[in-house]
Amino acid sequence: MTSDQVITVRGERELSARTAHLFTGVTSEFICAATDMDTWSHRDTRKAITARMRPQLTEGEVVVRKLYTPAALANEEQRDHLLAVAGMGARVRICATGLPHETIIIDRRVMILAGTVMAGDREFTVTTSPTLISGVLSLVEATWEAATEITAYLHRDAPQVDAEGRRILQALGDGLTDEVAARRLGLSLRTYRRRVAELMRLLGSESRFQAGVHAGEFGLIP
Amino acid sequence: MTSDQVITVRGERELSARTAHLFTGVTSEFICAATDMDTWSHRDTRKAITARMRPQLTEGEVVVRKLYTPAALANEEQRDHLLAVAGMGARVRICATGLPHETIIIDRRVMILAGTVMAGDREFTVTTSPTLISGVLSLVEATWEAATEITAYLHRDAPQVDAEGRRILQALGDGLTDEVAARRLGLSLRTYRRRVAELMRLLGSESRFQAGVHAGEFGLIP
DNA sequence: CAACGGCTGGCAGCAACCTGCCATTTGCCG
DNA sequence: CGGCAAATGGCAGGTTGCTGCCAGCCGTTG
Repeated sequence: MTSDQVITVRGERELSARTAHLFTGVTSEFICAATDMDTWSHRDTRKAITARMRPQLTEGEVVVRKLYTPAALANEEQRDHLLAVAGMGARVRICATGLPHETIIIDRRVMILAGTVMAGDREFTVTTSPTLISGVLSLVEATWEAATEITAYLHRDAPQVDAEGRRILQALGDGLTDEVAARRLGLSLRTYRRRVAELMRLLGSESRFQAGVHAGEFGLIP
Repeated sequence: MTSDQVITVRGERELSARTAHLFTGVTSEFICAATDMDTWSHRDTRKAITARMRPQLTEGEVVVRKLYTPAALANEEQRDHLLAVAGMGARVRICATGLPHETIIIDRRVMILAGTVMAGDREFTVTTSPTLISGVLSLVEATWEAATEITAYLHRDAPQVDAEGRRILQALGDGLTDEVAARRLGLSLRTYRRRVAELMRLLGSESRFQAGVHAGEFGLIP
């Protein structure tokens, strides 16, 4: 039995001071998973790091993987930054489910984990324990696999479907005929079919089967 | 800045010896994520732990969550064990993507992470660092959200679809009309529709829309 | 009020889909 | 070879889905 150290720091400032050298010293891999980019709220810091890593990134020396939740895309500035980073060769994915706390793994040798907020400051842990890192890494990998590429995520601009639209999709998903569905929803057959045609146009589908696939992909079928 | 300890042990035996008291002392929550149950390969140990936790589990005092990959279901004994545990009130989910290393979190106070194999023995880390635990916990939560309940996972006995069936589903997913699809696949219209009817019966669908949803759910649409 | 636009629902006609029936073909086995 | 079962494909008649057209209703606007 051996024991290893986990260093806990409080607040971004201290973290920044103690780990800056790690970020500039990346040699092969940089993995980052977080809900959004509030941690590195200082845009200038982000820019500086990005600029420093740029040459290695474009030449493929360093593999950069970033995993965020949709929250990171809500802020336009963050979204543009992510797209820019992706354009430079980093792999960026969006994880729709769950929201990992901030996790950073550098060269599979150092790991930084964000924890809870205490007395106004967030706590972070820094560790180099290989066992710990490989364990967390596999969890990150699992989440990574379930996430979707940012380009694909943005490409599928999920069509806006109102409550009635969702009821209609549900009726379709239940396998009801138009006549039954229309009656159940209190619509005339004509109007119901008009709605279905609109939904199909919205979903970009050319057949009902395809519409079913698309509706499922967009998570519109409960 | 503070520092916390991470204890590393080698091999299941040492782990077992040092952490047995933790398993018996669970008071509120027990989370376990792993690829399969090879770690606790000693069936007797498993049984003993299960038996000891049973009263608390059935009375809802302790929340037990278990997260595995489909590999755990391949072995019949393991599958039965999981179903039995689920029947006792534990929540068991299967994570199709990725394969987390073994992770155990007890009462959100102690965490055990499995690492790499070294000299024939697996390494495990044991820690009580709250920051570390909450960080890993959020990762587990994310994977948990993406996973499916074991009952649902087993219930959906994915229908067997051969290569031609998948080509037909693809044609349907591409929005082709029956006539075009049949010609493209070298089938008569009649036979093509026969195939579609078979597939719909196989998928348990009553309309083409519903069939599209189901096919998507089963991952039959590439 | 009148004119307008948007939404609705009925009708009709067409296109697509579904299926029972039967003749034919294919593959297999004795 | 003959016989059998399964699969195929054509046909016919049915249902369901799709949409253009038009008449009616309602709220807005001038």
